[in-house]
Amino acid sequence: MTKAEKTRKFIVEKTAPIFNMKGYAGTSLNDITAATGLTKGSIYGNFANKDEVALAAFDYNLKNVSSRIEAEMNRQASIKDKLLVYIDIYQKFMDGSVSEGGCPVLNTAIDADDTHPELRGRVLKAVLDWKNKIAKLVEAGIAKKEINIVHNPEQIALTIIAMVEGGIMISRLTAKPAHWNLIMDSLKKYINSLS
Amino acid sequence: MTKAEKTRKFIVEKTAPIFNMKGYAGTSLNDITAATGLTKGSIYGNFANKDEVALAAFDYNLKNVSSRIEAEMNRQASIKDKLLVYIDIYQKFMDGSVSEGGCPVLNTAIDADDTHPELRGRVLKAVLDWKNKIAKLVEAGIAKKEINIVHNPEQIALTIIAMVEGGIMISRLTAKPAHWNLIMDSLKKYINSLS
DNA sequence: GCAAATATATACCAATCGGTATATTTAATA
DNA sequence: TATTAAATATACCGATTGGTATATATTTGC
Repeated sequence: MTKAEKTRKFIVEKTAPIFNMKGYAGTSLNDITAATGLTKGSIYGNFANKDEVALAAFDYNLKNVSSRIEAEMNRQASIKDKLLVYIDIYQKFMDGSVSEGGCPVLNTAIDADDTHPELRGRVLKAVLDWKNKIAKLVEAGIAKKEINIVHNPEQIALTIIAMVEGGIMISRLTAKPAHWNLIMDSLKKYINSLS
Repeated sequence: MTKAEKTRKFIVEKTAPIFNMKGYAGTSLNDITAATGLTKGSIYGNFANKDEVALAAFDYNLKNVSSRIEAEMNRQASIKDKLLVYIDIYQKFMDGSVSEGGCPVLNTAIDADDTHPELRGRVLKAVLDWKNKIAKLVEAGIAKKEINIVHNPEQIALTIIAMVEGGIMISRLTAKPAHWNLIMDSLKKYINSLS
């Protein structure tokens, strides 16, 4: 890894939580230089513009979350236990221990949907990939007779994502873990009802 | 209504959708003057600063949504039908016919939760009020034996809000009404299962 | 219709915005 | 270690940011 690659990575790691918290418009180049201790020259020597930093930061935040989910899912045997992984993982990064500022998918979707087409495109892909991943899990569950065939995999996927993201919005806002737990209890019941 | 009150109202009406779409940091005073056709002098003659406009815009957006919900709820007799109102109403303002840019509660919660304490406080109150409103409906439903007593009103309230807001995030991002319909179908089943 | 009060427009402010040309330093290579 | 290439810092750019003092219209009450 060359020096510039290291610096690029360093910039992304330091700014990713800022973009996640403040959003694209809310994050200034001054924020970026302050967080990294670097100067504008150094930032613009490694990135063409602010957009590129924001896009790289989103990719970093997304990978951070999805790689943890994938790792945890691989530890689970049954389809249902794999689906239940979202509940535990998101709880962990709700408290800031994984991704400061909440879920990057939710944050960036709201931040960019009416303002930043390129960023919006990345989140869109992330959500569709996520939906497809869950839908395939459900299909596998149906094949294994773990999940009843009457269920629509896409609907289940969308419902799980909606409950997780809606739950994150509420519990980050109210700062009440109990709220998260109640919503996730409903999600657990929903997943368990799929048999 | 004095001239200044009219102007104040006019400014709020014209800027509310912009704040809802672009967020607090993303909305500039230039946006405000452009949307209203007024000058800075006129804006600052009616508001102390940008914060006051943003707060008034949120209040306006919120009232816009909640008054429509209340009106529609009053038309429904059963508790379940009242709960189902959220599905239809939010569908209407998903397409922009009610509130441009999506749900102001969701948008402002994500926009302000790490950046703007005062705005955050308003959304927090809005979510807690919403939660309490649903919880009381559920309690009334239990009293009327329309809803089974085993259910936790607060949990039901939080679950409904999470599904609605998560559903809005997804379907506004993917721009697929089918996604909204699938999630809302899950919500209908959930509400109907409360008996 | 006239005066006082109110509301809006003009012109400006310092600070910050994203971005760049160039100088200087640091790292890679021979 | 000397030379070259790459990376970072400095100093600057015009434009825009939120905000204000003051002048000019426009209402309002008499």
